[in-house]
Amino acid sequence: MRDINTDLRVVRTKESIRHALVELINEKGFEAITVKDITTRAKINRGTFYAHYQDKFDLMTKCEEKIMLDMSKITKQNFPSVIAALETDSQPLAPFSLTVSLSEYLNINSGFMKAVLGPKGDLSFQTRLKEFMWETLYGNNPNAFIKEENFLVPGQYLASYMGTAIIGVIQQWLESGRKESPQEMARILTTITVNGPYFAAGLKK
Amino acid sequence: MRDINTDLRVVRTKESIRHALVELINEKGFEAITVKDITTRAKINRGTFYAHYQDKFDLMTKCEEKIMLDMSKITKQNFPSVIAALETDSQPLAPFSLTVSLSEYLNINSGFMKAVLGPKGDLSFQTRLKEFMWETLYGNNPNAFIKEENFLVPGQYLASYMGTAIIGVIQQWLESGRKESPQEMARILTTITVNGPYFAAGLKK
DNA sequence: GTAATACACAACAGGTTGTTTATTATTATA
DNA sequence: TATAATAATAAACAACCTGTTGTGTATTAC
Repeated sequence: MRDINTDLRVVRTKESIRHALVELINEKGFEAITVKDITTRAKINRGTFYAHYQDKFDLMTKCEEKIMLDMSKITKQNFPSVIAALETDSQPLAPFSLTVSLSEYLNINSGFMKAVLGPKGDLSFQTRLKEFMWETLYGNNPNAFIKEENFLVPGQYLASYMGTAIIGVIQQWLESGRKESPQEMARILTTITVNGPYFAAGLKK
Repeated sequence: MRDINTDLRVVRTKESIRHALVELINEKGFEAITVKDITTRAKINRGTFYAHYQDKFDLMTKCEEKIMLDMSKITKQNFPSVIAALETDSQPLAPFSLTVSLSEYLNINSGFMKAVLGPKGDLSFQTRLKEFMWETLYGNNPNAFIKEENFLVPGQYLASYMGTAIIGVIQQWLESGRKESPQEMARILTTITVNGPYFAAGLKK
């Protein structure tokens, strides 16, 4: 019995496929990429690609699933502190340590993240990530944004607002070359989302 | 001398092409659409398509340019009040009337807008629209978000935050069937972006 | 060392692309 | 309304990409 996932040939092949994918997305956008592009760049036979993935969408999905799984794991690692934050809740916000951890993860995987979140990236992934962000950072908190009747604004719009806004800030960070540290990004995300743009602009004390 | 833009055959053909495009984006997403799909759906010859557009990207770009041009016109129509708001400025915000006008425009063109802004839509358009939104609603105001030194958060992140957040709320509105009136959406957009999510959630007075 | 198997190579039919041709149908205009 | 202009059609074309398959070779795990 042999394990596909540890065979050095498979590992090497998949690595060069993923590497080629990221390069090509940054160059010409996911849409314009052909399987032939990928295999040429990865220096593998086209048939080999189809031995591992159904098509370029399958490849993309599997790469994205890995990212989402990693981020879920990070969230679960922070779960004790999330629970603590919820029970003593006054702030409808995920613990700062979680935001830092996620920022650090994005920083490490910035190659792929920049590609898929950039203007030539994958829209469906952004939609999924948006939902994940909302769920992770705000959705679990029963004391926060769930009391629909109190809302000045329908809850669905608040959720969309928060989700897309966070993605927007992350996109900008990745696009502009990650000049801020993950810790600083976590602070920016917290400041801007919790207090609103007026406060973040220094116009309100 | 005959005018291409008024020849009924041309008008009819282009209309059915655009109509087919919107339908197909909603069904299978822009990426999966072929020129053959479009021409079959529009019930025209494939050669006719290429007489008007280079490819599906060219078609998409021209449809999008029309939208952006319309929105620019609406903004310019509101320009007197924008100027007035800037000169007596205390709020880094476009006049409410402009937000209402833009919401109304989105409502009228909701077929196309829902398609291109939806999860199967066009990412590059969203990027451009985001920039347009920021420029239109906030970017022109010299008294607002431009004084970089005052920022608790770097200005570029504030801009990204506002731009993507607005798009996010609009997306949610289109996706969930436009239950709110354009006027109500304008109010929601104003409340949520100016005062921040805490206030909008009724958690801060 | 040896068996397992991932990979390369090559060929295949089927589909899309973008272009071009001759022909037909529709339109604008005098 | 007659007629000249021209948009749309049908059909064919090479070029390309797709997804699959079969054979032989090279690499790997055990």
